[in-house]
Amino acid sequence: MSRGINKVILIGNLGVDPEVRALPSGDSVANLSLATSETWTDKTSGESRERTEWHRVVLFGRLADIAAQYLHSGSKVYIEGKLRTRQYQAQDGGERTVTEVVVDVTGTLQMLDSRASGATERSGASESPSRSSPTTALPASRSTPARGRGRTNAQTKRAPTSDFDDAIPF
Amino acid sequence: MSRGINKVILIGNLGVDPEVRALPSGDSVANLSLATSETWTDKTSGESRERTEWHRVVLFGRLADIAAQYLHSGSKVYIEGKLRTRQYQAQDGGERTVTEVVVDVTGTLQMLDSRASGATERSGASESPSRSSPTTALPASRSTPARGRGRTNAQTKRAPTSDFDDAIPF
Amino acid sequence: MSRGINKVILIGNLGVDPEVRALPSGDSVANLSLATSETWTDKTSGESRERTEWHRVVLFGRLADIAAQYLHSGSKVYIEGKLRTRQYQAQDGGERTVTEVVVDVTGTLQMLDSRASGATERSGASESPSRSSPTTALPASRSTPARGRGRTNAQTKRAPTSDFDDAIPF
Amino acid sequence: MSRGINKVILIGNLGVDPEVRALPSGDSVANLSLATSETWTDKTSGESRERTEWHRVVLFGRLADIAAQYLHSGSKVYIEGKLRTRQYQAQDGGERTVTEVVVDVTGTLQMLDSRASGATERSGASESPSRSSPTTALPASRSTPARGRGRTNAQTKRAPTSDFDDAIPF
DNA sequence: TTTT
DNA sequence: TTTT
Repeated sequence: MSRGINKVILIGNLGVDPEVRALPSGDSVANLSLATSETWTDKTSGESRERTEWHRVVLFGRLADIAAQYLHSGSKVYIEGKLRTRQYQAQDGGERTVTEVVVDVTGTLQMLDSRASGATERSGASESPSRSSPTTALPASRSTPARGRGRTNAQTKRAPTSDFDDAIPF
Repeated sequence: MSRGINKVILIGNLGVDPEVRALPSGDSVANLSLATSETWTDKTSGESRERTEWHRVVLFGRLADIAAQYLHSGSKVYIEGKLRTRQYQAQDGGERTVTEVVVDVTGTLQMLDSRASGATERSGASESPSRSSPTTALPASRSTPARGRGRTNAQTKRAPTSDFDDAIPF
Repeated sequence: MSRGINKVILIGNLGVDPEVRALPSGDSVANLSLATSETWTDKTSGESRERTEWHRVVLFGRLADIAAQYLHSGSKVYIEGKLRTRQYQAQDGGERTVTEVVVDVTGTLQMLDSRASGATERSGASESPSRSSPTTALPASRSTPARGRGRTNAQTKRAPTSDFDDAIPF
Repeated sequence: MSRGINKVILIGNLGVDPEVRALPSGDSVANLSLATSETWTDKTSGESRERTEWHRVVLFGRLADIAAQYLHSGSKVYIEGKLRTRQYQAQDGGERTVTEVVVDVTGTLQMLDSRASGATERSGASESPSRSSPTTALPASRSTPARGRGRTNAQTKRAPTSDFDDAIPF
């Protein structure tokens, strides 16, 4: 139950590969850096302008696993989640605030790229009764990205995440 | 035109009266602090839990004027806007980052309280051809809040906004 | 899983009390008739115009029970669901088509009226582990509407639904 | 201004080429048939099931022109519009009802396919000050579809629309 | 009628 | 840092 509605809908492209790590519980968490951009014509100068907005997106559980496997820098995705602002300790000892788009069991992730295009996943989807029973949509292997684009560091995607808990959130 | 979708939908209550100020151009800007909350039952302890999320909402132009006039602490509103993260100078000289929900000409504000309930405004609505021609939905006077609740500081709502540009964004 | 996004978001008022019936399985189904309206100024005549749109909303399971208990003609609600168009047999023997907004386990219902205001329910909410274990948010009794407004026919709300399967869908 | 919220968000693929016609005013109207689908596993049989939903989408003005030029059967699009149910005269003389997703000045169309991917258009976008001043995003020629896929009837896409007003709406 |  |  909730009081109020807190909903974010994004369509954009990843600026980097997903950063994925495992929680102590064994569940996965994935962080995405997602770009949306606007272009407009400046009223006075008549020049074309563009502004790119970068969104921090956090995926949990099954969606984090899907992100780890199928998403990479450049991937276009549809995201439905909610806003969460939290405090964290900065390296200078001070407290900082960051706002993220959290995609949990109530959210949605859909890949919009060519081939993979169109597969929406909901964390709480009934067709995935247990985490120990991966569906065809979520094969166990993480080592084969959906669209390689010549990337050779697929395996290292999860390696450097040990420093993901550091003070700087991204 | 834009590349991607950047959309936020909120329903929540204001935690304080809107903070409204005038831009050099004469246009108004209003800042809202909007709460949404979730309650859930902790899986392990079985206890009821609640988390309140506070959202910074920024309204421009006509919507800022409407906020100034009709909204106050406790007001329930529907908001449709977009995420914008920007940097600002903190008082300690360092740079800070804040994420806001911006409601501009493409967004929506709707008051959901009893009497005022249901009036949606879009900044770019065609029935408001010019700022100098207020509609009946936007009477010129700012001094009478829609639901007084005994508030006597209606006029002061715009007064203390001179320091709104300060380093601390809220 | 799904291919594509099919999402409807409505805020409006019920035009009549919910029509609720039980499925053979024992689950409830509730039908709402929900109004949204637009007003605009005619460009040529300058006259003020209004158009009211009536939406057929179908709720299942726990949300249907909540509708039965708490909603009535005039209630303001937030609805998140999906479009479904289906065929049915008209009384003249011909086939007709109707489009509804279906609010199932992936959807949301939130009451926006004064007192009850703000309670959002998701059908698949984890705090409601089983249908046989009603939560405090969903007391078993259906006889006490949240806001009586002097209504005395609370019990009859489910009575006349026997003809709900008829050819005319509303 | 409006009372209530009436919003539809769709991501899906066109089942046929857009049907485009000109209004007496000279403005364009485009009709899309858009598919979204869900797949799930039947709880009892364990079988995989799929249901495809077909949406009638109506675009006006500039968005209709864009649809005429750039969209075709198979195109994937993001749509933001509103529900409108209207009556029309059937060929048997009876009255029928149809529900459509109307994308007008307040709505959004974004093409999600490979190359064209990501270009969102809002009907009322300020960068298009007049219909007589087509932007680069909307070149005057209608004869060259963005992605030909060997289609040879590009020119005929607008030809057969003379019967678009017929009793059967699609 | 689309898509996977 | 993405995309066009």
